[in-house]
Amino acid sequence: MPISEQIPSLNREFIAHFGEMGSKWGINRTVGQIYALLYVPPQALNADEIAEALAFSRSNVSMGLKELQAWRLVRLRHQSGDRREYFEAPAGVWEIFRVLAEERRRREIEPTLSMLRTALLETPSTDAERHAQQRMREMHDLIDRLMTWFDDVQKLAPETAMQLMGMGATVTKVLEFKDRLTGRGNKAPAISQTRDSA
Amino acid sequence: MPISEQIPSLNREFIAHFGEMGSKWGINRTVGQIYALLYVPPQALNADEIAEALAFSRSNVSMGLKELQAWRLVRLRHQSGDRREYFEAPAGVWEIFRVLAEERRRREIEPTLSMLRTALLETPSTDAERHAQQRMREMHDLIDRLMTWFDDVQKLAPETAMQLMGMGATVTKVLEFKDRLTGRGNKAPAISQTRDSA
DNA sequence: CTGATATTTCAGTCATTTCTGAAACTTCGG
DNA sequence: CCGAAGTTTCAGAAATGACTGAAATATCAG
Repeated sequence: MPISEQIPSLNREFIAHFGEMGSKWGINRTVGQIYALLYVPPQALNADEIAEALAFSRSNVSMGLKELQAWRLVRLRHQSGDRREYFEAPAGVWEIFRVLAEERRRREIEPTLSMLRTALLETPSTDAERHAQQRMREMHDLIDRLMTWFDDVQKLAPETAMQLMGMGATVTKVLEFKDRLTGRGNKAPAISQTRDSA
Repeated sequence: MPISEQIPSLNREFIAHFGEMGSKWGINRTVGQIYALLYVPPQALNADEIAEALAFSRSNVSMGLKELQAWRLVRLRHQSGDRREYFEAPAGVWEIFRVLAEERRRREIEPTLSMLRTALLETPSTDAERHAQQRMREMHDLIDRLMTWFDDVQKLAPETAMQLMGMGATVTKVLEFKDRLTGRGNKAPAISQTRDSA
């Protein structure tokens, strides 16, 4: 039985959506649909099954899988007694989120951060340049902070992270409490100063 | 004096980078460069100045600005005694981050969340469908949690939010403490050490 | 209202990206 | 080493997206 006939309409909707969103997500339609196809079912699929199910050329599927592997969103798995390669999407949604965030960071953020660092090494000669550098420093520092913070969260176990999320605004209360204890008002425009001496 | 001659090489680098990253960020090159041009300097620029500085056609600039306004990343400002429209990028980086995250959420996440919600309303008839729905529910729940959490953080004042970031892993300690109090066991693999005490 | 200035729209051109089929390559049992 | 099964590469076709100039529209001083 062709695999395409096994796909419930529920999944078709899901797959179509991922295709349409693809461009907004920075991946292409094909890649989005392949991922959606792999995400749902428990078993791994081989490239031919994917090509058939989505009516893509075999080569297109090959490229798509390669990209998904580069994003670490699909995993290669060999089935005993079968020479073909089977692909599956890791099951844990937190893990998926973590990987996705990591990759996006590497591709979309690090280059900018590094460009900014380079720009900040220049010695400004005019007022305009001094101002420009200040603006760039503000951008750099925010991104850097966000990344450092994200590193921390990323290291947490899924359950802990979820719990942290669940606390939501509660954390604010802790902050307020701490402020009252230590007497440090939070009037400091934290952004303009460096975080640590390292 | 043409504005293009006023642009320091420092900024040229910055602008070029935003152009190159544009595609990865889901905006186009032109839009990226216009934003970069506006981000740095303290004064607002008008459309002709932008067109001249970046050597784009006037109409292209018009479209780019329209898109940046749709993203709420530039603000329109009228200069007294001048009929032309001047544009500037808001200065506060936390505010920029907030707006960016909000817009991305609206465009890239909400549609998916809503598709998932619809899928979860269906009544599954086969085992495969039941499993599919379970997978979709996992995805939905994670995204939903992340969004709720982000809402909470978003409401914080910039300084408070930055402070929260600065705490980084320290928050984990709070969690552990809470667990001990409430007796809910959780073997959080604690981060080796907190970064700072602020 | 009129003309001068400023901005937007849009149809067509140009550039980039995606997708395909054919060929090249790889792997492995015999 | 051979050949069959599987996978990847690649040049060009098809589709999509970006950019331009010209024309249309809007705004405002006089």
